[in-house]
Amino acid sequence: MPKVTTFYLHARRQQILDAAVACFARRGFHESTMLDICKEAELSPGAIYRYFASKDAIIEVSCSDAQKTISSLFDSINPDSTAINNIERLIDRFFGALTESNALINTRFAIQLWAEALRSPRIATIMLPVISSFRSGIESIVEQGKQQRSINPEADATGFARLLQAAYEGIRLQGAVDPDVNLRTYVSTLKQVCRKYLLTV
Amino acid sequence: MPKVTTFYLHARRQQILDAAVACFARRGFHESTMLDICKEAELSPGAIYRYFASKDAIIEVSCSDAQKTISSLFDSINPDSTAINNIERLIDRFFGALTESNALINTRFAIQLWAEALRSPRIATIMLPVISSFRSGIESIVEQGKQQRSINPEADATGFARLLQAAYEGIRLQGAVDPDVNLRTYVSTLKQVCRKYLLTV
DNA sequence: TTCATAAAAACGAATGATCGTTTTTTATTA
DNA sequence: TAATAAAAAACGATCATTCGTTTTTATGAA
Repeated sequence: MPKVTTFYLHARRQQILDAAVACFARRGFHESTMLDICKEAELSPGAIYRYFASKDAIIEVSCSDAQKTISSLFDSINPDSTAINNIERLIDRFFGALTESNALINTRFAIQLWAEALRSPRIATIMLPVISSFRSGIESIVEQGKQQRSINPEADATGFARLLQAAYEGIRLQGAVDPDVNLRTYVSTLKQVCRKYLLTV
Repeated sequence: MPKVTTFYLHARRQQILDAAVACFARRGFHESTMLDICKEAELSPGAIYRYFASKDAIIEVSCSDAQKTISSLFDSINPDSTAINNIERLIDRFFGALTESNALINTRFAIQLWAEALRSPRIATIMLPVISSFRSGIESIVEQGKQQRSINPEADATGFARLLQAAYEGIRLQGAVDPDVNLRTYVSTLKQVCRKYLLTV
């Protein structure tokens, strides 16, 4: 197929990435072979190497894409709303993402990424800024709330941000390890915990 | 060395396991080679295969050992104490384990295990019971506290248990990803969050 | 106490399989 | 028909594991 549209090329590239993510989520990066990805993508090795220089390149790009998805969770916050509203909106987004159709693949993939970040500086470099900004995003919501007197002045913004992030990551882990559990059940408890900590009595 | 003491044999076996955990924590299971483990343990391949049938066997045993360590966190709880005291004791143990000398190796190893559990049913089988009992351990502390009227009757024991576990796992993750952060800073915030949720005003 | 011996522990080169990648060939369509 | 996308066989490197050999030492006879 010569002289194909750029749309065609883009679609094929995405097809490879989707297949790779499915394989990586299922078996991890280094237990998924290029042949696994080929079968999943219904393409040959030669074809895949026209779109990506190496397996590592596929891993890197799929990692970048996943980080973009996480960053987009913060699109929902509204600077004109109250802090507690924004926190709850964020929690709704968290759990919304966990109940999408491809949530299980995404969370399993995310866990493989955590492990990979520990041994690959390149992957760590992609992930660390997103992890940082996730935390500072929560932190600034709380700080803003304190300035607007809607949040308990004694609340520890940094500690709360770290704990909420930890909870989010831990909940993702639990959802991946035990896919049968209905994580939505815990939305209201998490919101309650946040309200009790952030709001004055 | 013929007819060596069982103590000698046990020490050698442990030496291999320690070396393996160090390698796995550093590079993951499938990027660590048997030769890596050999170098770390200062033994030859032939020697290691006298103690373990395969690389997978080493992974399984090291996983089991790590689960025992996690289970032991609950040794500190005292059924005669108040629920909130037991929760705080547990939190102290969590963070105590995170500041031990080999904490970084252990948390990095734990994250590799999470990833491995997603693709290996054998590893999942070892880990799932511990994950479950961790959660039910917290749950029964809260339930007991509710019966003794020291915990808010409206508190959701299951949801709280799941969130506290998520927080613990998320904090471990953050400690592994960013070893420079002093996790102890967040002990008091986590305790505060738990108190505010569990205690009546 | 000394030393020869046998049993076992460790070594390390060799093996066979697997996997990422390359290269050659075939197919497709502007 | 020329350009290029895809296929598929082949290559070279790596890795888990094996196996023949060497080293070590507990033991018991002298």
